[in-house]
Amino acid sequence: MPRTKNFSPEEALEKAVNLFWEQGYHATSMQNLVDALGINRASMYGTYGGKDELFAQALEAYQAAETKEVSAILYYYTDIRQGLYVMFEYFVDSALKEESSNSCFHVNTAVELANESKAIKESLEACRELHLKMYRTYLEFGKSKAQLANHKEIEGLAQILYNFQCGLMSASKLNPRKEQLMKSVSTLLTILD
Amino acid sequence: MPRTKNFSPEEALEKAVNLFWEQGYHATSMQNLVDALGINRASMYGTYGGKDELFAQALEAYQAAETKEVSAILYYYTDIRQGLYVMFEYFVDSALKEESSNSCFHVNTAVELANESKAIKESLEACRELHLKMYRTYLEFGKSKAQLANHKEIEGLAQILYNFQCGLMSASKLNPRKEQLMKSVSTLLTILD
DNA sequence: AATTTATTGGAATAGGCGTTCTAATCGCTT
DNA sequence: AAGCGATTAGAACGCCTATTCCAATAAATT
Repeated sequence: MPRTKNFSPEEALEKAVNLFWEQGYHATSMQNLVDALGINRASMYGTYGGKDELFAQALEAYQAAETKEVSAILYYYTDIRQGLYVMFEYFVDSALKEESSNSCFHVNTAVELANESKAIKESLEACRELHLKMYRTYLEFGKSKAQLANHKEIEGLAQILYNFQCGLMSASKLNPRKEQLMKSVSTLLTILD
Repeated sequence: MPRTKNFSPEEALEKAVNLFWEQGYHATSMQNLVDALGINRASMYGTYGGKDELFAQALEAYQAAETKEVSAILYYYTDIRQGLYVMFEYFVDSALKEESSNSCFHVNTAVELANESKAIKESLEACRELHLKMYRTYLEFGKSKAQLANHKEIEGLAQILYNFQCGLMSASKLNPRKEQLMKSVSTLLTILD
């Protein structure tokens, strides 16, 4: 009976992800979103709820996709140095899609909203935990394959990988040059030696 | 002849620094600033100009103070590992002044505004260059004192110090625990070995 | 083809924003 | 002591915000 939507909620959400990613929460108005998503204002409220709900869904979608991608990369490479290098390269490429860096939506949001919204903070924390878990598992795997000296502490290394990932993303805002960023990745990975 | 100000422009600016640092540019309204600085609205416009100018001055003041502090720390310690450790500890303490982390005003602003305001971006870039220069000089000093192997590349290490500093600050938003953050500092500094 | 019902476009609403303006206040100099 | 002039308090301005509402539209079932 009812009329059908003439837009894809998933595609529209992806556009919302890109806009929030580029501009942040506060700098993005509902009018911006109406223009960017190409759908009606009422359709937006009807499909996603208000601005907060839309943002939360956008963040969740981004984090899910990013985590999946990282996981796929790490599982693909059996050499952990290579795997981590390609993972960081993926982060860098993802940040530098445009000529100026958009950094990473997760990091941007942590900086902008972690102290402002409890709900958002929890979503970010869950994503961080997932990343740390992946890193721990991957490092453990590397240790079992004798790619990591036995005296190296997994936990400390996992933490540093996450911290460095955040650093790479935020620093890329002022230094959007892939070669330089990747060079610091190479240098960082010597902590595994 | 004229009536004198009955507030200290420097003290008021410091309050503006703290508010912008805590909340960011977009989330801070002029009304918030009027309340926080404890001075009249017209006095604010008269002394600092509009919101943009006030923010720019706040950022400049913060960056100048921070750079000075870091410089003092590095000059004080003749052992570069010790100097860098204390510097990172200063960053962490500065981020964790409240129970939840405010990160670093410089990093926060890079993430929030680098793509939005050319003037702000230039101020951030100048600060970044200054930090890189300090790191290069300090590492060079360490090399001259045989605290750093000759084959180590100064430039790559300097870049990684800045990138990691940004990472430490943004990651502290979701992990405001000093011991954990400092542990990853210790691990990072093994890249000097 | 008629009916139903969610979607759609766009106006309307209430409130907050940054900024400006108008008086009234008050400190310094002469 | 007189008066000049910047500082002050707070109202006022126009714009933009997020959200809601109201017809009008259009797709799927009967």
